[in-house]
Amino acid sequence: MAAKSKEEVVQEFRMQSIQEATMKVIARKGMAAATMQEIAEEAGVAKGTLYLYFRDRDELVEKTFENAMTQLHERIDAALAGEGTIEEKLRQVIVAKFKFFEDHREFFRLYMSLRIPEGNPAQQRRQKRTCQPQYRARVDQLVGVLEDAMKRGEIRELDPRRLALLFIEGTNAIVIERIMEESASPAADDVELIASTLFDGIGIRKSKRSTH
Amino acid sequence: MAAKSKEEVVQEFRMQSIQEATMKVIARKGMAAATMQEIAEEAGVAKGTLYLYFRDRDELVEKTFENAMTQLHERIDAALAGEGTIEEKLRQVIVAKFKFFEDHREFFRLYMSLRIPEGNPAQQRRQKRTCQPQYRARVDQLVGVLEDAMKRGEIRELDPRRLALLFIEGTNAIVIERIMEESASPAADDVELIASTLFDGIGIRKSKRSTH
DNA sequence: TGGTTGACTGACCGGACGTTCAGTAGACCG
DNA sequence: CGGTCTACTGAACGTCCGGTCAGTCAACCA
Repeated sequence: MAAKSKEEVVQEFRMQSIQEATMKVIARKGMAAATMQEIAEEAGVAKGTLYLYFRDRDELVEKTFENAMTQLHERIDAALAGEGTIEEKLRQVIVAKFKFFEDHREFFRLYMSLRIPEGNPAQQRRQKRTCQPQYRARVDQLVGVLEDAMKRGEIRELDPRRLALLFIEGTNAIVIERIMEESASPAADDVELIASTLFDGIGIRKSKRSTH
Repeated sequence: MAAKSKEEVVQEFRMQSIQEATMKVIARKGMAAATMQEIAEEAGVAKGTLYLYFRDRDELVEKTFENAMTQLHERIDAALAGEGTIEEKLRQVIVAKFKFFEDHREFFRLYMSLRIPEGNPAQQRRQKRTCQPQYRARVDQLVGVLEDAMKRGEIRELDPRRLALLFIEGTNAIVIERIMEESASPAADDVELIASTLFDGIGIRKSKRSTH
């Protein structure tokens, strides 16, 4: 029952290799200039074949996005699920993001492109339905974690949504920079920079935060 | 000599109203779906007229972007030029950004779209030549200011480029949120949130930063 | 081995959009 | 007022690209 027929295995393999090709082409050309023709060539199949596996371009992009996103979310969930302090958790989230985008450099272009709705109204509706909720859900998850930490007195009381956005986008900015630089600078340094800035600030002060 | 002929005034007026239309349409439909037809309609002229003032679509978008960007940069320059502490300066930068995007909500869509190169290779080259340098220059400017502050002992020694990106993108994230929310929440609160997070951190600590 | 199936192909179609340019109409001049 | 000039118009053109579908061929079966 769990066993897959040969056809299913082949199908799944094709789907995945098409999605990989999609990511590569979008990474290379950008969302707008990634054509079905080029994706097909990258995947080593004919254009028509793409339509055997995906209804249309939108579905191909959407599924590719969701697939990759799920992997990122699993890592972030794992980072947040633990029992440590909020600082430890957030550090692990940063590490998870760094790792993920190191393994999936191509995905970043897609990730950024889909954040702002584009294309014709129909595409925008579809995008709103699938990509934005994913992002929103991510923000909400972090909002929950932050509210929790505030209740427990781990961090100051601040608008948790704003704080979540600050953290997410600040981290993304560093991720972009890391992707752009060819030489991978040590992730630990960047994690330290983000976390220490977030928790201690950049100001010079007389005494350290209590280590509780 | 400085006086403008009637024709020049009319020309400039047309150019500006076309650029305003461009921003509105991009704000409404997004970069990719903003067509020359719709921009022309928005501006109340025929499609062909657009080509009397701009060589092609790329130039129209590029000039529109540069024009708006210059205004933002003037405000930021003013904020950074003063004599205050680094914290005061950065607070003013945040205020300047908030104000600017409040007055130019439409511009934000364009601003975000152009950050990631899109379109065919030729378009990407053009975009790289014009938009990316503007962004880089902004980052570099902030890097300089931060290095200065570090030398003067105003803030901790950290990678100034990462810090600049953290600040810029973190602030942008809040700007987006503010634009999305219809009800303009008090800017002062958000300025305070960003600045206090950046300088003091969100951690609970025993004593306050020295107020020098 | 002849027949059947269906995954795959790629030439083709239709529509969208950027760009062009012959035509128009209104302002200006002599 | 007739003539000229030119800013402006919008139909037409060419290109590009997503999507289709008749045809191909390798695998499998009887």
